Amino acid sequence: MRKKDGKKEIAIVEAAIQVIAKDGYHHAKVHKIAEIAGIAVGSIYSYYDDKLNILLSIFDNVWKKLYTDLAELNENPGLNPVEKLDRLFDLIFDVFETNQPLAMVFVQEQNALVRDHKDEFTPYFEKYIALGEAIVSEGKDTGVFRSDLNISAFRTFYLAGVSALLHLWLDKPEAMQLPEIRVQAKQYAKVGILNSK
Amino acid sequence: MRKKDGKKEIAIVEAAIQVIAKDGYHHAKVHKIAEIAGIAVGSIYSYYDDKLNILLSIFDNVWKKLYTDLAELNENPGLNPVEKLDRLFDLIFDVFETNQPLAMVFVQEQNALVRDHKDEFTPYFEKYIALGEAIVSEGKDTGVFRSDLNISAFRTFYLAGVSALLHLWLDKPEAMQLPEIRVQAKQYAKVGILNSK
Amino acid sequence: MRKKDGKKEIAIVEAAIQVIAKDGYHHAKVHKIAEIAGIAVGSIYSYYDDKLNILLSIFDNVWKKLYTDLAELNENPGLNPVEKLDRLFDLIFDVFETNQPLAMVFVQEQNALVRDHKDEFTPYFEKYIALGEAIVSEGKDTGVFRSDLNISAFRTFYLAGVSALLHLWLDKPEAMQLPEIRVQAKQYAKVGILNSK
Amino acid sequence: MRKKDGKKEIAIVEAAIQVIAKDGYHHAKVHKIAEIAGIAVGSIYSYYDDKLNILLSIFDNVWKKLYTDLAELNENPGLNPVEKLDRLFDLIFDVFETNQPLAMVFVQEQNALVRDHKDEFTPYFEKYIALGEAIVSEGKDTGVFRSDLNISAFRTFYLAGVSALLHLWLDKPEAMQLPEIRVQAKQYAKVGILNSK
DNA sequence: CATGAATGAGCTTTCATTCAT
DNA sequence: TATGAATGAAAGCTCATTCAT
Repeated sequence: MRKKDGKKEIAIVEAAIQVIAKDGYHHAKVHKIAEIAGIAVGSIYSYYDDKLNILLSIFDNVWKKLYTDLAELNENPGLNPVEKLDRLFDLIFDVFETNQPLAMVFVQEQNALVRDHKDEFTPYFEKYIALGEAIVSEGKDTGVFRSDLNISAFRTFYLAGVSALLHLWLDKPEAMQLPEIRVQAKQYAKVGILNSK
Repeated sequence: MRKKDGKKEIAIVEAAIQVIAKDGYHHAKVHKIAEIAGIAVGSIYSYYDDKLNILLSIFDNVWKKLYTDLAELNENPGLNPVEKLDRLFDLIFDVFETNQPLAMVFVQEQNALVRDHKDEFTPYFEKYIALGEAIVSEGKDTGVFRSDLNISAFRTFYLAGVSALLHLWLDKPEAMQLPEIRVQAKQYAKVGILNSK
Repeated sequence: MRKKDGKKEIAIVEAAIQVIAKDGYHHAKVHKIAEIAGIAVGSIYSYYDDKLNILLSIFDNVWKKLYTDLAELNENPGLNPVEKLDRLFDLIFDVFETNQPLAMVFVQEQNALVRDHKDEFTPYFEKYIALGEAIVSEGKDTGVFRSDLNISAFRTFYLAGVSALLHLWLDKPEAMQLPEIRVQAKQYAKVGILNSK
Repeated sequence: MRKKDGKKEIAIVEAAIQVIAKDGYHHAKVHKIAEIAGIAVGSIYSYYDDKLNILLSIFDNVWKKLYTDLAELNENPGLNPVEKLDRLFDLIFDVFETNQPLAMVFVQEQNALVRDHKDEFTPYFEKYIALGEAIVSEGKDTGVFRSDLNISAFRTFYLAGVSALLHLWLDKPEAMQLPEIRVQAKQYAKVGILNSK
């Protein structure tokens, strides 16, 4: 039972993001989430089946938004694959730039969650991956991207890289500005690190 | 009396790697580790202070080897920065290629472990990072790498990328060969994905 | 929701007194305490931090009562030091006369508990001692008690003596009546055992 | 199997006294005893059946000596009951004056040990009690002691009192000299605390 | 729907004792 | 006899979940 939209649901998810960001999912206590959400423990179970489903819901929200935005972007006929890839990176940074705790949860919990609960994980993730790979594929087909590019490996590599950069930024936000990181990430993808001159 | 050779200690670590790779650290039961190691639970505690220290020890072994090998490689005067970076990637793949469960543990647990036990984490990790950054820095100084390269961001990005590729491979070893993945990863780093022609 | 009245807390302490009286603190199992209290193990931990704190709480209750009663008695201007000392003995016997298991715990566990957890031990104990010594001191000052009386040694001696008599009584309640023991104890203190005639 | 007289046995017992005095019997670790005794853990079990029997042996030694000395003293026809009682007190203080850790063990562990292992406790204890009571009884018969004296209560009271004084002394040896304590204890017994003049 | 007291399965760790050498 | 590595039963405590109110 995953309900949506109510004030309480949102309060629970937001509280959960805070607590999980700080303590990690396994150490996150349901009591603490309830306390921060300003409700009783028992009430959480009126909105979510269990602790796990709160986390699944967080990732559902994130991937749903990422997928929706990417789909919309992809509809834009005026963009070539390189520009699309550029925007794809931006979309990710945009989502997390204004919500650091959410970024932390995303970065820390996705792997284990997919490992342990593949079947329950949000379908938007798969859809997002497919769409992303389609964009890259289009780039290969039109000759913008290298013909020997392994699409699956590529998206894995860059998604993890971006995630790690987010993590780096979260760890010491003052050490490196996010705009700077965006630029770097995009360059890695496109031209690598060799000096072209 | 029975003498302590290193046999038990190794058996424990290997059993732990198996169990943690499969279930994740938090779900890994000490009893199960003991059972697989073929010893009694209590024996584990004469080799390791607690469950946590087994995991820390695993990472200590890995980073110690990675650091040592990288240091040796770095001593080789016949290698330029690009070649060193190439070998650096190889070293990582080499370590995990023959030990998939270890790779799994590495990929799945490092983040949370560093987050929760920064102070107890192996010092070889920091030394490895420093050495890796030094190599990249050398490449910048000699003009082989782009002058606007952010070293810290770069190593974060690529380490995570490689780790994710390992994960991808572990998930479906038959879908993509490791040699293929190596080539891709190295190319990402050097020339990006754009078609140079 | 079910409201916390004091019922459970009392049930836990009473069960603990029974079990500890019988098995001693170290052999007292938390499960057994819970079972006798008629609740689940976990419930104990919402009333007490741990097993130790149950014991500390028992002594807090006892010394709080002993101190409060002694303080009240001491306020009575109509009593001289000898009478006060007499009543002081009575207060102790009164507390334990109706609660043999409590007496057992008191007699058996106080020493080790103070040794191992001096800092957490109830402050009422110190206050009680101070007040008791004040009464004896008053007796010395007014010339009723011997002038060479070492107050600290005296209260140590007699407190232990009374405690031991309680123990003797608990061991074989039928062998010696408590009233008889009271009389003896008081006489020891005042006139010793020599035949005054 | 309780053996005697060998160097190792003595080393074990002495080590045990130290450790138990410091940590209490339940927290005393057999490994630590072995370490201090300068032997291997396993060797302890060649001399004592188990940890419990080491403690029982300590008390056997103590009560055997106390009983033997008291018996010898009692044989002396030149002593009247008051003098015998005086010497009885001295014997106790003498044993512990030169061995504080032993005093600590005596004071802290006797009660619980008798409670939990009455049947295995040294027979010298009972014999000692009987002899002590005989001396007091003699005093009653000859009219030196009060005729209404309850012998059993008396010895319980004073033994505990003396034990507690030892404890007080052990806690802060510098605060009160043992000779001073001896005098006080003897006076309590004989003339109480009232000012006779 | 909301509450929060109550539940109890399940886990890590300890340490007296054993026994192969 | 001596050794000390190995054993494994046993117990305190946690915390997600339930359900009486």
